[in-house]
Amino acid sequence: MSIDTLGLREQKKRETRQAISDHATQLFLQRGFDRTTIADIAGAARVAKMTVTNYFPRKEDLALDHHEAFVAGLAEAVARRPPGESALGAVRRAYAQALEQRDPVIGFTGRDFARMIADSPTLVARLRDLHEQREEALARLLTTEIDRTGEASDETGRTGETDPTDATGRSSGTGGTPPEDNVGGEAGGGVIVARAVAAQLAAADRLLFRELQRRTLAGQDDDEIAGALAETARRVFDLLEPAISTYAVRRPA
Amino acid sequence: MSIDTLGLREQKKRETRQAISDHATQLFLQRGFDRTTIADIAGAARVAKMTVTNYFPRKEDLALDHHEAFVAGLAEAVARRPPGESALGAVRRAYAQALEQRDPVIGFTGRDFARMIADSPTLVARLRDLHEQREEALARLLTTEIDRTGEASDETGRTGETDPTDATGRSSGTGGTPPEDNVGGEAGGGVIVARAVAAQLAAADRLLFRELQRRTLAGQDDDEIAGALAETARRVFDLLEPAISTYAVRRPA
DNA sequence: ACAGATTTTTAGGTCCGTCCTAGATTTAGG
DNA sequence: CCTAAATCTAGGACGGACCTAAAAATCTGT
Repeated sequence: MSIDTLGLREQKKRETRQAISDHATQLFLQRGFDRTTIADIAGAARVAKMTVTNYFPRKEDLALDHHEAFVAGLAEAVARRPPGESALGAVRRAYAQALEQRDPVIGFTGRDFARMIADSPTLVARLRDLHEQREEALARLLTTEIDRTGEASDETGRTGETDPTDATGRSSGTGGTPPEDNVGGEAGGGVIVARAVAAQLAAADRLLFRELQRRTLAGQDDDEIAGALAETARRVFDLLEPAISTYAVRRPA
Repeated sequence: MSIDTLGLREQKKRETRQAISDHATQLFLQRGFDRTTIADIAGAARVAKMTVTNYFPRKEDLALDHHEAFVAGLAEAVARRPPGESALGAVRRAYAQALEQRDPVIGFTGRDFARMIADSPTLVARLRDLHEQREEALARLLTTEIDRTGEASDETGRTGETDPTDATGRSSGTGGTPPEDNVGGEAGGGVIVARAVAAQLAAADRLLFRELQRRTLAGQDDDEIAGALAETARRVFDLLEPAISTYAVRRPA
C-alpha cells in the first residue's frame, strides 16, 4: 500500500495496460475497429487474450478509455461554478474553455480517431451510452442540490410541494439497481425539473459534440473548427437561456 | 404483384414471421432476453436458426419490432400540426393524446415488457438508438422546413444568412452514408437552430419515456401513470416554452 | 533470504450471435 | 407442367464474452 514507491507489481500492471492500449489504438487506426480482433491485439502486445479482456472487459473500452473523466465532466463543471453563476452559465463557460484547449472531451479527437468511431456501430453505441451517463451524472448533481440548498427557481414557481425524499440517481442504463429506489412512487415536483434541465443541457452537449465530430470528419483543422463551434455554441446556449438561465444559480457565499 | 390476393408466398411469409415473433416474445417474457437464444426461438417456432435471422437480422429486432413507427412518430406529429401551432405545441399535444390512448410508443408496454428491456443492456442500447433516430427524423423535418417555408422565428433573429444547400439528415448511427453530405462545411445558421430545437424536443421525449418506464417498473397501473405523467409533461414542456414556443409555427393557410 | 500467501497471467474450452455458402424446397407465371 | 425465382434449410466459420484450473510472478512476515 505504499504510495510513493508504488510497488513493482503495480508498476508492471500499468505498463502492461499501457502496452495493450497502445497496440490496440495503433491497430484500430490502421485497420479499423471491427476488422481488428482481440487476438490480434493480444498477439501484438505479446500477452494472452484473457489478459486483454482482463484489463478491458469490453472491446470498446480499448478505444474509448478514460471514460470516467468524460462521464463526470459535465456534472463537475456545474459543481464548480462560482457564486452567481447558473448551471447553464457553467456549462457554457466550460464549453468555451474546452474549445480553447482543444479538449478531446468535447470531440477534438483527430480525424482518424473520429473516423474509427464513426465507422463502427459498436463504438457509436458505446459513445451514446457514455453521453447518457454524462447526463445522468448531471441530473444526479442537480437533484441533490435541490435537497441541500432548497433549490427553487422562478420558472416553475410551485416547486414548494417538493417532498425531498429522493436524491439518488436513476438506475444506470446497463448496470442497474434491481431493488427499485423508493423514489419511484411520486417524485417531488422539483426532481423532474432538475432532470429536465439536465436533459436540456446534455442535449446541447451532445449536439455540439456531433457538430464538432462532423467537421472533424470533413477534414477541417482544429482552429477552423474551434472558431465555428464557438459561434454554434453561442446559438445553442442562447436558445436555452430564456428557459433555464435562472435555474440553479449558486447563491453568493 | 397482385394487391388484393396477396399471393400464397406472401401470406406464408407473414405467418412465419408472426409465428417467430410470437414465440420469441413469449420466451423473452418468460426467461428474459439474454437467457433466450436464437436457437430456442427457432426450435419453438419449428424453423431453422437461419430463418429467424433472415426475418430479424438482429436479435433485438425480435423484441423491439415495429420500430419504424416509433422512429417516425415524433417527426410526423410535428409534420401534421395545424396552422398556428408550433413544433413544441405539436409535440405537447401529441404526447397528451398518446397518454390518453395508453400508446405503447411513449412507454405503455406493460410491466413484464418493461422489465425485459431494463434487464437487458442490449435492449437498452437498442432503445437508445431508436430514440436517437427519432430525434434525427425530427431534425430532418425541421431542417427541410427551413428551405421550404423560409422558417425564421424571432428567437435567434439572424437566420437570414442561411444558405439552404442542405436538407439531408445526418448519417445514421449504424448504417451511415459514407460520403459525407456536402453540408458539413459550414451549415447555415438556421440549420443549427433547427437541430437544437429537435434536440430539446427529443430530450423531453426521452425524459418522459424514462419517467413512464420507471413508474411502470414500480408497478403503478396505467391510469395512475397517465395521471402523473400528464402533470410531469406539463412541467417539462412548460420549461421549454420560453425557449422555443415561437419556433416553426405553421403559418395560417 | 526464504516460504507461504496473494495476485496476475495463461491456456484451454464453452456459449452465443452474426455471417456465409450450397443445396433443397416451394411458389409464381407462362 | 415446367422453368425461374424466391425462400428455407443445414452446416460451419468467426469473433466476443465468459469460465475454470493451473502456472508464474510478486508481495509479506519471519
